[in-house]
Amino acid sequence: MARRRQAVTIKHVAADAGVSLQTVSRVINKEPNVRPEMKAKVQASIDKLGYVPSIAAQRMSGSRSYLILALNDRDRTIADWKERQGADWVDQMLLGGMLKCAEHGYRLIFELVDTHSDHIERELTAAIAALQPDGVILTPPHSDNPLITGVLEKQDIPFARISPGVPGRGIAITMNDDGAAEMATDYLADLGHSRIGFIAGPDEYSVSGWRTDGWEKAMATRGLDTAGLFHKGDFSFESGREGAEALLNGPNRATAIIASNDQMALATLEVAREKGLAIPADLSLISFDNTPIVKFTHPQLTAVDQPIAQVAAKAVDLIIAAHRDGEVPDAPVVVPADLVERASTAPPR
Amino acid sequence: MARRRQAVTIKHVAADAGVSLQTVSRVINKEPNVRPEMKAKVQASIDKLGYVPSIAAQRMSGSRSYLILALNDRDRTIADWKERQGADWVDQMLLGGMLKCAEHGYRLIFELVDTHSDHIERELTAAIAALQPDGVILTPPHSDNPLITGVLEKQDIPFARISPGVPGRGIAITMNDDGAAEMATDYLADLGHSRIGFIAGPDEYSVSGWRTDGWEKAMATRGLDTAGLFHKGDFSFESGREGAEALLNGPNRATAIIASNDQMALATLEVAREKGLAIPADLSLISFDNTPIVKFTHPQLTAVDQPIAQVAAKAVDLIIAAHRDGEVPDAPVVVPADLVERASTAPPR
DNA sequence: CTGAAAGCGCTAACAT
DNA sequence: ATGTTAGCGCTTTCAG
Repeated sequence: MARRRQAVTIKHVAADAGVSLQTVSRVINKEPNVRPEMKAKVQASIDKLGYVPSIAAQRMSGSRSYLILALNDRDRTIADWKERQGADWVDQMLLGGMLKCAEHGYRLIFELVDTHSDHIERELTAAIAALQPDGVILTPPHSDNPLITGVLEKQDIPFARISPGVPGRGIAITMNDDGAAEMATDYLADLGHSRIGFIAGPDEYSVSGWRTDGWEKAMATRGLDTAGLFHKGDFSFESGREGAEALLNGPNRATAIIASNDQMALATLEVAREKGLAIPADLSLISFDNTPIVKFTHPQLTAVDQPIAQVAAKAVDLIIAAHRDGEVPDAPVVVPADLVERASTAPPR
Repeated sequence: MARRRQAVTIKHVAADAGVSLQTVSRVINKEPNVRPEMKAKVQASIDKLGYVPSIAAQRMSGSRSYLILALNDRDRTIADWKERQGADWVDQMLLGGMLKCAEHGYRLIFELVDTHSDHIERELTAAIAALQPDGVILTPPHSDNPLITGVLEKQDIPFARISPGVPGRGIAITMNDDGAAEMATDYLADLGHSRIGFIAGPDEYSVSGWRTDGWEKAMATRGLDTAGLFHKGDFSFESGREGAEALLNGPNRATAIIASNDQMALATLEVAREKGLAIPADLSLISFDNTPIVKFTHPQLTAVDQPIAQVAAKAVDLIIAAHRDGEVPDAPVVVPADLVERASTAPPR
């Protein structure tokens, strides 16, 4: 393959504008100490020649690569893709992250890493060495993986932790999961439900605990009993079935259920149908993911909508700011979730 | 932000192994003319120090950036993401493309470009200048955009065209769309249908024409009349409704319909329900996308499954080969689609 | 405010 | 089979 050189480099621009390389560089990087007329002249040449800096060269000398790495859970993502059930989380991250990156002249590079792997540090170090990203976005469960955050801290790379479970360095961004669970519980209680069941996610994801907390708090505030209304699942369809079976068993069964993700909500739907329970007449159901499929169930599911795109965009903004002037918000940034009302909720019989 | 240097460079490895930089470079690049013992010594140092080459530096001197650009239709992808209906095509491309890239030590960079934009050449040139990718994957409708292929040809960058409509340079990869449409039509005819309708996609996507061709050929082969059985849509739900209305009108209505994508299939489902037609008893339906949602309709849809992941993987393989030794397959590479039988097809009444 | 020089990490071309 | 030299395109010193 032919050795490919940059078509138009900073040299061409400098020659065309009749200035030194430095001046061009200063204009590109929006540095001060350039007279407006110089700047205009250089900019004219840049536009004329269609010059675009090579990020490889920029990375070589300077400190910016204009690359942001988004790390997602490998097994989970691949499994979702392979089953062709979509990966809404990934889509929304790309939507929010890529577009925001583009605004800043950055690129988002999407990477999969295995959180359970014993060579996770090696994998991550390799990705960083190869790409030299200006920042990293961590999604659950990576947000709380000390092996990952450790590498990032040591290398002094700005990183955002989405829905982190424990305090720590890095930019924390949450979606107010406990508040959202509380809101969903309140919504059901306001409809008249008192037997509101909750199917939780696994401890590995810290959002699981928060969502549970929100439900518990709302129930406690209203003085509602939670006995026999809680089941811990693992986000899988099968565990959702088990949860639904447990909560819909006996005379004192739940009349409403909040499932911590879409798969477990779908499973609950299936179990309810098997038991001859009509939704929403006999059972109200709220999903904790507003993924595409909850609009294709019968009835369509009322769901907590997580603003993943906005979170990703926020993460990009904050990472770029952190990379530029080292400013990191001291408190977690909150991008609150919303409740989307559809047809799976109604007052109890 | 602190200026971040490579933690461990080729120099460290060379010093540690007691050889020259070049020898290390040769080992990294698997070049010949290195004695096994040297190679082993160098490799030991690489492993010991955890050395990983900087792709920025590799790009600066050599001809490889280890980056492959995947170009998708901007408006369409963003629209799908925003409606949270998923973007199965994108997911599958990432699945196949990323994993295959990883095997080769490459990275896939996902980009959105607007095919209708008048500054598309500028956009693309900028992306290429910034990233210097070793190859580009073009998806419809970009595969046939002469502005895009022109830039790539001129810059001598290997590129794959997925489902290209017209011959041209670059690596062509098809999914045998006409064969798949023929297969779907035959499947329905074998069930006993003779009034098999077809809702086509827009001309902008060349697959639309091929799928239509396949249907027409199958119908002709069996001597079946196609009058009143064809409608051209634009892949949108609304156009699918129009198509279904047209094909299900009158006494001589279609008893089976093939929709060229999932949205139009869903629309057909809705129209059928409105008309009181049971599926599959009164109407058989085949979707031309096996996206997640077709498994959540009632009944689940029989669908043509397009092997997008395999196509993307194949594209990566071929691009890397082309970049390495300039070898480009002279005939289009075919990765055939399959028919997934579900519950939306049955013999006519 | 602007320019000249040095060097980032790596590989191609040319020695040896 | 191995080492040496000269850049790639850009930014960071450091001089003017």
